[in-house]
Amino acid sequence: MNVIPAEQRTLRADARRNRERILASGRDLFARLGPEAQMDEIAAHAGVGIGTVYRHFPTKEALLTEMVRVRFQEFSEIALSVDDVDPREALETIMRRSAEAVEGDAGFQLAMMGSNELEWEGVEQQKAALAEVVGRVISRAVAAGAVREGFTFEDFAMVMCGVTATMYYKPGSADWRRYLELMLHGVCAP
Amino acid sequence: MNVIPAEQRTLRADARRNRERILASGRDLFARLGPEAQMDEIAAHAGVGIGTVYRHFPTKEALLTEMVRVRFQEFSEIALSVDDVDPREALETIMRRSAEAVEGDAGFQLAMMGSNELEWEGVEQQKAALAEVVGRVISRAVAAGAVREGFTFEDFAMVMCGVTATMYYKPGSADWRRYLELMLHGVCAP
DNA sequence: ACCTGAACACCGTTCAAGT
DNA sequence: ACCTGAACACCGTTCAAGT
Repeated sequence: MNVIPAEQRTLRADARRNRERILASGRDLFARLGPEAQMDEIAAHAGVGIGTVYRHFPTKEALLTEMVRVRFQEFSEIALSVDDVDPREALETIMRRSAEAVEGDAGFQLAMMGSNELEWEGVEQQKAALAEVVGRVISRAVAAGAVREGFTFEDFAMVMCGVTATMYYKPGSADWRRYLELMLHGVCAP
Repeated sequence: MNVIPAEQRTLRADARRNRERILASGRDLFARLGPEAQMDEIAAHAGVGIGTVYRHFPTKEALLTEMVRVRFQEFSEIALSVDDVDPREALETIMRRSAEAVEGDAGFQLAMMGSNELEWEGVEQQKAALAEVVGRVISRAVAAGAVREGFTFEDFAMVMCGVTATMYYKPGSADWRRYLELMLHGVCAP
């Protein structure tokens, strides 16, 4: 029933440490085991009781959601860092570097796939922030005639979602680069 | 331990009827409930005992696999039906009509997403058959200069996988058409 | 040869007791 | 204020008994 995001409260030092450990263990175990990763394992790996995991993250989905939220934050930082370069190149760089960031993060990929079950409320704010930064780059690119008329942030999100799906589909392969290449330049000959 | 695909054996009339009912119930319930659809519900909906479901499909994944296999068969038929028309148009038609076929089939989409868990052996043969028919169309399209050099069946599969992911992501929306449009003609301006 | 459903196993989640 | 882990609930799967 507590709706205040845990990371905004002031946590006792040990609680904050536990929270970080649980997140790190989650990333680690989801990457190694995929959806099979169990809550007890994550607790054990983090060196806490199962109850502590549930105190910080009320459901398994909530844990995944937080992992996604942190990545979205990272995407925004990536986008900000190229906000002033040539728009076409900026857009490509955002996509490529964001994709590279989550390349080994099967937890993120997993969460993105089963997105109906994800508690998106927690991510919405981060997504809105991302939309603003990326939206600016897209506008510039469209204005410069470098990206097709009518391309939107939602299209961008759809492309990135496809990249994520490709990564999940063939873990460890670089197929997603081919995928991004096709998305950027199209299947049909010029 | 029985490795003979169930559909190739001669089944007793009632068993065959049960098998079809279970498949139909699976399609129906996965479409309505997504991954939450339970094996008991599917059994009840099909009017059989839970043991009968497991006699025909040894795991939940096996049931989903068979649903996928049947769709792949359908894709091959679609591809065959346009084997002789203008290759560029043929390829677009295959993609569009295949996508439309699975638009409401959340079970198929679900199975495609969590594909590591899927028992792909059952589908491989159908996929190989599809590769042959679609590969022929792609070759003709590339030769005609209508599709970019180096485009392969695996690229085709990747695109279709992305379409499926988009459908699953936003059930009931037509976003996948936009997605396919981007894939065919690219994000970057010509 | 096939069907049935009670029983089992596994894993996400809760909650009473502890510091 | 936070932690712990035994106990519970749910659902995929099995198997002994039935036709």
